[in-house]
Amino acid sequence: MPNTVARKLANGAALQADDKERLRDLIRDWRTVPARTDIIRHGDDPEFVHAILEGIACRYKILPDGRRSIMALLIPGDWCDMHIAILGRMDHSIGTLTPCRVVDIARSEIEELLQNHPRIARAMWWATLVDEAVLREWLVNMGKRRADRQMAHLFCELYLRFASIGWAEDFALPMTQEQLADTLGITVVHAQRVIATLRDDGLIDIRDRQIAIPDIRRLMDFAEFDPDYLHLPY
Amino acid sequence: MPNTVARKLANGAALQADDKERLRDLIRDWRTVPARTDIIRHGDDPEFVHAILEGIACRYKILPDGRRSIMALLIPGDWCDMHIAILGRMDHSIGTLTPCRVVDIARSEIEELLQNHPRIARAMWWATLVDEAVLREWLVNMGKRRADRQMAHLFCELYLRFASIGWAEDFALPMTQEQLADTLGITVVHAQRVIATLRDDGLIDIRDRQIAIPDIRRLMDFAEFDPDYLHLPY
DNA sequence: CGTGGGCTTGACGCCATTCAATCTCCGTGG
DNA sequence: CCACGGAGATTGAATGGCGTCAAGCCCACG
Repeated sequence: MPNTVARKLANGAALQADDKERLRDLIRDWRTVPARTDIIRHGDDPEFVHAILEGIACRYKILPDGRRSIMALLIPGDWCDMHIAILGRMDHSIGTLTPCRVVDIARSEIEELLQNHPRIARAMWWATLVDEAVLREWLVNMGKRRADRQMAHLFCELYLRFASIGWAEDFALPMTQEQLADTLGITVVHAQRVIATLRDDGLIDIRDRQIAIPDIRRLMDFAEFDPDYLHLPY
Repeated sequence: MPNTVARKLANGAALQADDKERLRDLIRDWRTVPARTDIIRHGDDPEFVHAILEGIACRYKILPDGRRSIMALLIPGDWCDMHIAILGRMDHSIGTLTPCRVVDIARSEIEELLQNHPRIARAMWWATLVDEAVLREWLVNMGKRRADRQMAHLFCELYLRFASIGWAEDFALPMTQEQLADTLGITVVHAQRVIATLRDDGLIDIRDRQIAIPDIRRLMDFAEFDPDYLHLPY
């Protein structure tokens, strides 16, 4: 799906034909990255900007005691470090959870893009602001909801995000329970218990790291999910 | 402190004399807002952009059951909704916690500013990206640390943020325990117990909604606080 | 002087952690 | 071909952090 990036950005700003063509040009070269591999590390001041074309990656930090905290999930069409030049250095790491296809784009090329394609630039900022909105919702989720609702809420969000790039049918979420636990801030053991109850209640259908949602409405009700914060265009 | 805004932004980009003058012009008119009053509400598409000159405000959401979740604290020099035009509508509310001095700036004026003053525009984006970094750290804090460390971590952050705008001596944090509890995602009762232990351990000196930190190093050690994520220029 | 908001304290219960053991599935090497 | 080992999933029991409920205290304010 080479046009996933354009499709995602088109959710945030009306892109025109030449914008999409420019984006297609930009991501002509990609590489594959195995699962559980860092793309950028905490402290880096990377010379390339990265985007995910396929697979799932995450932003994470490692605490002094070795525990990992996942602060964002990156799916196809997402940018890893678009505006890192403004901050100067990474304050977290980005690593793959599953095998991924990734593009590396030189900073100079990005700067040219942002300067000469205002609609693309605006869409890039839109994506960054949506990332921030997602972070705020995760904070609410973690602070106020119990683990079962929290897990359901995450599944709803990811389902809609995959749908928004036209990948609704490919939604399977091949993450381990440990990765889910690190995302929600709970232990693996508890994550497993929560998943078991969601499965027993028929809210999700999950096995072998493949999830299916039989009734998204029901899951959204259970999670008190309001898609407002994703700022999708409908 | 009329130059607080410039001082904060100068942490993110080298501002020159005319930039600072332009900023001073911009915030010539301000108004006072009482405590516990909304500045912008969820769903708004505001025609003014707001900044805090004095006092403490917060970003928050209200859950279906009426509980409040505070997702960010805004202190003097912080912008409330700088780039809201790109997202189109507020996905959360912003309200004062204490009495505040606030400036309202017309969107058109902001757009002129961002177009004609690239260094200011860059600094504005820097501030937005730092907000995002703070959100990430709060997520880690909430997910992985116990309430006492979490509270200490928040105090460290706020102390440094006040110091970074030259207000270290004015740091007092006149928030109620309920407001702190909503920020950390814990109950008022537990917040009170945690504050009591921190006070008993001599880590903070707090009474009548006035906090003092006798030994910031000790508090930072206790909280495992690493100021990296604030992207301060030293 | 009464009232309400915020702070404080105690008892009890639950959600989630911790520790530990078992099971399944795979890939690898003998 | 099968033994072995490691990763991930699953389950049980005990512990503890935090929430819930409830009552009492302090103090500013009308």
